[in-house]
This record gives sequence, C-alpha cells and structure tokens, in this order.
Amino acid sequence: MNTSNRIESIYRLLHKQYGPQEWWPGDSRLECIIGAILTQNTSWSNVEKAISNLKRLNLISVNKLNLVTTKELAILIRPSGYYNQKAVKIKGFLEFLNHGYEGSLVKMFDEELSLLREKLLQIRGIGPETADCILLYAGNKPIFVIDAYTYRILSRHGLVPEQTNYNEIQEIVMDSLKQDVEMYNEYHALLVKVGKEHCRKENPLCAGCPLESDPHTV
DNA sequence: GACCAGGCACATC
DNA sequence: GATGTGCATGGT
Repeated sequence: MNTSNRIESIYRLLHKQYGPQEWWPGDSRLECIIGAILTQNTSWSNVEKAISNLKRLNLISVNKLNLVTTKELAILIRPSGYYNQKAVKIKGFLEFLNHGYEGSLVKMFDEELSLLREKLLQIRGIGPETADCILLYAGNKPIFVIDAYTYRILSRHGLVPEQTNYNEIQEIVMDSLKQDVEMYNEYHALLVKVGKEHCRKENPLCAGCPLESDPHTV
C-alpha cells in the first residue's frame, strides 16, 4: 500500500476504533483561539484550568479582554505554563484582530485562507500549528493541523521521512486526503487521542496501539 | 526528582 | 541551515 492509501486507511481505522471526537473542546471561536495558544507545549488539563479562570470572570470576549492588562491576563492563565509569554501572544492576536478587522472574528475569517494564514503567522507567538488550529477549529477552514503526535505517529509508521518540516508533512497529508473540513478536524483529533494513549515519547514501541498491525519502524 | 505535555522565537555556530 | 536554549505549570 502506498503512503497516501495508508494515511487514508489509518483515518478509517481510528475513526472506527474511537468514533467522532467532536473537537475543538470549547464554547466559542474565541475560546478555541485562546485554547490554541495556551496549549502550546502544554497538556490540555492545564489549559482547562486557565480557561476556567477566564470563564469564571466572563472574560472570553474580545471587548472584555481588550480591557485586561497583559499582566492581569498572565496571572489568570498561569496554570497553563509559560504564562508571561502566552499573555503577550493573546494580546498580540487581539491587537491583530482589532486593527485589521475591527475586532470582528467574522471579518477576520472572511479573509482568503492562504492570505489569512500568512497574516496569522506574522503575529509573534503564532507559529504554523497554532495558526492552523485557529483556521481549522475556530474558522472551519480546510487546513490540516500537524502537531507533535501527528509527526511522531506518521514517522514511526514510516509515512514521512525523518527531518521533514511542518509544511512538507502538511503537504503529504493533505495530498493524501480529499479536502474535507470535518474529516481534517476529526483526523487530527483522533491522532492526538491515539497519540496520548499509545504514542508518547516514553513509549517508543507504542504498546497497545490499534495501528500496531501496521508495523512500526521503530 | 526527572520527565513530559496538542510550540515558538531567538541566539549561536 | 541545523542545533541549542528559555519559557513554566501540573501530572505521572
């Protein structure tokens, strides 16, 4: 089976095994964007604590967050780690939104996909994964998110060469799949799910992985 | 106490 | 262009 077919079949297998994941966990697009920034190199359970602090004060709103200082925001998101940097990143996104789109997510997501992606990448602290999470999960745009689990799973199965960069992996995956926002959403969520359970760093043999019939290269 | 988690920017060679 | 380092909390 070639690489494209295997990438497709892994999706079907995971979907059958785990069912729909219904990501992104969050009540609004803004919450989703904040979560995308807060989860950088951080476990989701810590992100939840930070988001619940913001929710408790009803701060998941562009207008409300505009009124909070970076320092105040940092204290609230402290449980998510790297809180000083992440507060600056959230403020940087808000500034981008305020100046470019009058604070309107509707206007922002009205922008053409590849142009918006380029613009998001220019915000300090928004890299390719965060930008793509924002586009796919908050904006429902057809872009596949590559994260550490995606890379680890694909490379352990020999589906991407070692030392493949973000854009190259994204190209390989997207060229293997039909363009489908719902499926991109589910597939990435499924990769994180199976990754958390079986494909962690400290488990290089991926014990118990439902993909184990598909031989690992490591 | 060590290691890891749904990254990213920046310095240095 | 690759490789190293700081950022930081909370769970295992």
